[in-house]
Amino acid sequence: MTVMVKNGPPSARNLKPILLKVYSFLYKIYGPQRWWPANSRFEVVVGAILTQNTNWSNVEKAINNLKKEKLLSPSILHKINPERLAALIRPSGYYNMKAKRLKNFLNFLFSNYNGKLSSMKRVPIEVLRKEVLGVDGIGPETADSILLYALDKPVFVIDAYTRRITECLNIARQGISYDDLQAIFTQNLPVNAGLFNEFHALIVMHSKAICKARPNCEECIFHSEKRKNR
DNA sequence: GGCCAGGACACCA
DNA sequence: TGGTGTCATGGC
Repeated sequence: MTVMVKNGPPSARNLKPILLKVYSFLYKIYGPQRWWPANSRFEVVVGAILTQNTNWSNVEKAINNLKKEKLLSPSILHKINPERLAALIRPSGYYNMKAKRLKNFLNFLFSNYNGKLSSMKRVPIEVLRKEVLGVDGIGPETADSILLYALDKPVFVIDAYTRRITECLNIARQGISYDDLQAIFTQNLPVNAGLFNEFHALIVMHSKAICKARPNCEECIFHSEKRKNR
């Protein structure tokens, strides 16, 4: 793989060939990911909120608790008392706060969409994103995860993994804002939910599997490129 | 026992 | 606008 990344402000650089090359390379290595790891749109939403600043394995434990109790549905969680919800999602950490955030989203869902996620799909992306961001406890990453993975909207998710790999490859500077980094992807790639879905999933896959964002990690498949670009 | 993991928000200067 | 503290569990 040959990736020529030059220094300079991201906005002034044509990053389309680099991003496409990184994508096709990751796809070749790891294959289709078919994300998100969930069995329903609502499970995606719950996972997106519970995974805030937390290891995914802890989120799985919390979701399994909800499944075991047969509570993983909007109508049931909408009615459940917050203390019980907090106790069930305890393994995901920050459980009191996350119980409130789940409740906040459910209140929004029932107030505006009759509790149906499928109804949200009809709303234009800009309107929907603004609405979801208006829910207390739903920030840009959580909102975009919900839009992309639960509602099939073409928004690129920026998370810790995305930041690491773009900084690692000198595609974006350290500390770049969420919106600016997101713009790098959306302005340099075809606007396509399937592509955004796979690309972000592949970034996470790669980061978990090998890279771990260590600039000197000899195991990283981008190791030679990183040296070249310094 | 310390560090880290797929954030978001309030508060302050 | 940017920095800092808070929220918390579980694996290594």
